[in-house]
Amino acid sequence: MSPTPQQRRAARHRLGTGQGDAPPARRGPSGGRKKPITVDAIITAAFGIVEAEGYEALTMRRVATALETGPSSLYAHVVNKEDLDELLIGRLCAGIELPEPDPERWREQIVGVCAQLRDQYLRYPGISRAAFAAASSNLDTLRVGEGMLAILLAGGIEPQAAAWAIDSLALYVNAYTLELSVADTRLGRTGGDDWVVSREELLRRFAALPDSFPQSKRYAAELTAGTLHDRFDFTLGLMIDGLPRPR
Amino acid sequence: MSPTPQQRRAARHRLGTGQGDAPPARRGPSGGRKKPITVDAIITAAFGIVEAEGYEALTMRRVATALETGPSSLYAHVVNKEDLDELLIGRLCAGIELPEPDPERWREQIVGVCAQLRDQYLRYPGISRAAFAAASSNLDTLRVGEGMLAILLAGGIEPQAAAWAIDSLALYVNAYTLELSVADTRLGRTGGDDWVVSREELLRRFAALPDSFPQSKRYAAELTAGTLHDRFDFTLGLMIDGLPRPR
DNA sequence: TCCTGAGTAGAACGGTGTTCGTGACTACAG
DNA sequence: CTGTAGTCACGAACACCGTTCTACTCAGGA
Repeated sequence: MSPTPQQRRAARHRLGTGQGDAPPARRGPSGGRKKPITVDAIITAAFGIVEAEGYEALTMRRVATALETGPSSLYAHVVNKEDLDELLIGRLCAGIELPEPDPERWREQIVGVCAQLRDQYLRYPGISRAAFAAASSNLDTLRVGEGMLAILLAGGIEPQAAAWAIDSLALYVNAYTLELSVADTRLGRTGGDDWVVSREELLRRFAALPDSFPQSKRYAAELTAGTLHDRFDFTLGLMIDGLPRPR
Repeated sequence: MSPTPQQRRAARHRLGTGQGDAPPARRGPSGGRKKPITVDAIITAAFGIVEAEGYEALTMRRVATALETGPSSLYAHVVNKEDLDELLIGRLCAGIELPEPDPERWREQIVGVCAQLRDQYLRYPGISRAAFAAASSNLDTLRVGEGMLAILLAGGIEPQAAAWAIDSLALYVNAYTLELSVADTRLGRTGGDDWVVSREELLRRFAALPDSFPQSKRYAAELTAGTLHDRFDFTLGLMIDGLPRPR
């Protein structure tokens, strides 16, 4: 009996086996008919949809039609939409490259991992919403946690501080990318350089603020400043440079 | 002609008038019939639902039945569900108390505001999801931004750093409360002290991890440590203590 | 040859946000 | 007092969502 999706998901959460579960014989590609549906095909199709149209457009029905089938067919391979979300961020985390910890370069290494996460999240806009729900349960997400922990420990950070820091860092990356994504989808999906005009518009709005907002009006330039990921780098620097190192 | 909800929302986003828009005569309470539906009544009912059953349960239909009417009746006062979300976090932010900036106590003041935000978000579990979408557009949210900015400036923080910092702080508070909320709803809503048993369960899971997770297994205690809001305080401290002060 | 059982779908259920058209009601002009 | 205009409330309906029930196909074992 090949495992039901429920069993597969339970196994994924058991956190015991490190990847067992040999692909169960896959009955027959059966020569003709159509392509058989696999979990991998579902995930790939889902990623395609999210990359093209954003996470909002990711519905069971859209995935099904992308696979030229009905919605119910997916439920033989996936427990839930929540389960699909988990699989998505699992595969996303699986693609993160974790460097060998180098005590001399721990700072740039940890920033590099965070930037990888950020770029992956932004590549699939809105998917951070799924990441919030699936965080810290999947094995693949734990792998990047392990990698980040190893980097900080190699850098001589106190274990307790390191443990809490990787949590905060991951949380911030999620939140940052989520905010960016919803801001993007908010004002139409005109990609490209329209964030510049958006900045001028922002400045105009700040200038039009009532007088009960003196600081915001005065420092409107600072509030709207920052190209691309300046804010991101700033906050990461704040969190990293403050970490206590007993040595 | 009394303003349509669309106009009202547009005015809310215009950021010009500082609260104008005198309550437009409110035709007649009309003595009898039933209670007339107002935007305020809608918001209050919505808060009640979220507080009792979480943000997931907040549907137009639920609000409507709470007001003893049909769903379509709400759309005379509210543009959207998105609009309702915005109104909710608007009122929530309006309830935040902003202290008079004191250069001697800027640190505890900024932490206090963040803690207020955190507690409000946690009081209405899941509402941070709405906050992510509505951030930085509403006038009430800008008010707390202004207050935080004033505190940091009074503390002698560089304007650019202060501007970016309030953004990061607000973002982190949102993310932290959102994660806590989804974690709560994840394992049934048994309130109270079941997070203790959850911690032992977590330790057991970490112990059962494969050997490719040496650091996570070794520092499982640190990873699962922290009572209540220790993690929150830790991260806030990281972000605040690292702020550059030219003086 | 039949039988079994996993994988595939079609149809349907209950739920969501939102819109349309109708009706009741109030306030005001004649 | 009557007619009219305009606002508001509401039932019904639409399109879509996640999910389940059920029948059906069809390769492999007996």
